[in-house]
Amino acid sequence: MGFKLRHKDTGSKARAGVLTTAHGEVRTPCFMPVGTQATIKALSSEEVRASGAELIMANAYHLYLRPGGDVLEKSGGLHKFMAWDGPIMTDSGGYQIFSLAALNKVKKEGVEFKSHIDGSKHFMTPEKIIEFQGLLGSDIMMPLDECLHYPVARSNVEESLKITFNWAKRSKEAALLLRSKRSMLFGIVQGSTYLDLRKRAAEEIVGLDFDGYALGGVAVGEPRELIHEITEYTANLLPENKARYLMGVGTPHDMLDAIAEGVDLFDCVVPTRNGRNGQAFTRDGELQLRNAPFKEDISPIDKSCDCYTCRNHTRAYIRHLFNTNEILGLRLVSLHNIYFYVTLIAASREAIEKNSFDKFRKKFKEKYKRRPKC
RNA sequence: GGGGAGAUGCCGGAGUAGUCAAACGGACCAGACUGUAAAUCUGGCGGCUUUUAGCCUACGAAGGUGCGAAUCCUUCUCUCCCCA
Repeated sequence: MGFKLRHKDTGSKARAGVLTTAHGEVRTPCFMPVGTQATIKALSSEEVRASGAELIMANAYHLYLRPGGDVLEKSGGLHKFMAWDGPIMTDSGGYQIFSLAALNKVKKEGVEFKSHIDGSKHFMTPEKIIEFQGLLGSDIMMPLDECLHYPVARSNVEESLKITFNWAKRSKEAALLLRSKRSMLFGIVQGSTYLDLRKRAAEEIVGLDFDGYALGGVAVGEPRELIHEITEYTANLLPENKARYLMGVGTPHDMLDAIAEGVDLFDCVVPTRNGRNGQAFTRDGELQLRNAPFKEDISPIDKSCDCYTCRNHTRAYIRHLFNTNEILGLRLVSLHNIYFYVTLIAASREAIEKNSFDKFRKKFKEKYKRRPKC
């Protein structure tokens, strides 16, 4: 169990490695589809597997509220529950402190959540979250952290870092108490946009010796350039022999840049959420398939793509499905987007192994347009 | 043949004298989405322009009454319902 660095690109800081988990190996860099509610929305586990995804993500906070521990325990854990036998990373609920800010209150001991489902109150402590992730059978657990919004005053970040560090320490202790030693636990580096605070946080978190390290609190509304300034700076403060995970990022551009900055793992809702909203990703750029120009376009989303959607269906058909509000449309685009993301990152890994990642990235970015003409 | 109801923007449908280029839906057009409260949300939707404003054309047709009409009156055309 753990991370092994296999190769470093000679032209950039990009790395290729292998993360060994209780449910198999994950080659890095790696993109993990987000399955918050024990499902990569609109796709079956079989479809996700067929896309080439090696690692997926789920969310402890959401699954704690519903269906709850009893159901998951009775089901034999999260893997069996959702019929996914590969590795699963579980997020803690730290992001929900940000996204459901109106419904929670952070305290030193933990976070008081008012359920967005039924209004019931739940006090989540770092210990409870780790315990729950243990019950899920998570391969990679994330500790409870405070994901701050942007912008935040420096003094608030300093206060928040104390809490996140305290929670990290307690999470680590709680993880040691779990009977199963099959899970890894990553540490999360916060610090908002203040580089010196990022540095302090990185040192503190690394001092606790986690199985891997995550950069959190990015892509929460700050400009793109800031994401990369923080990522590059912080990634360099992390030990080379541990996996680096950039939480919640991102767009194809963002991921390739982050790989060049030395990041190994990504997760993002964009391919699935945007896919459900009709946006498809291709090597030439982004397409909004609901748009009128695709009405009679009988070419596939991406003619160089080998996914099920592109092998079988046209843009005109998918647009028709969206227009008629047929459920298959958003499934087909989700499927394609996940395939595209996974394939893009796999191609990045190959380029790293050939020491040509920088060239690969430049070439991709040159061709990729945010909204190409059709 | 007799009686009744009605004709509003692409469609459905409010509005019965001024605050109406006209509610609200739908369709259509576009935008947003980065550790998922999201198959969601936002904007546009008569035309033109110097577009946080102005002008023109508009509520079946024609004519009329009003300072002013989608709204009132007259005639016409068409649609639907009931009775024979």
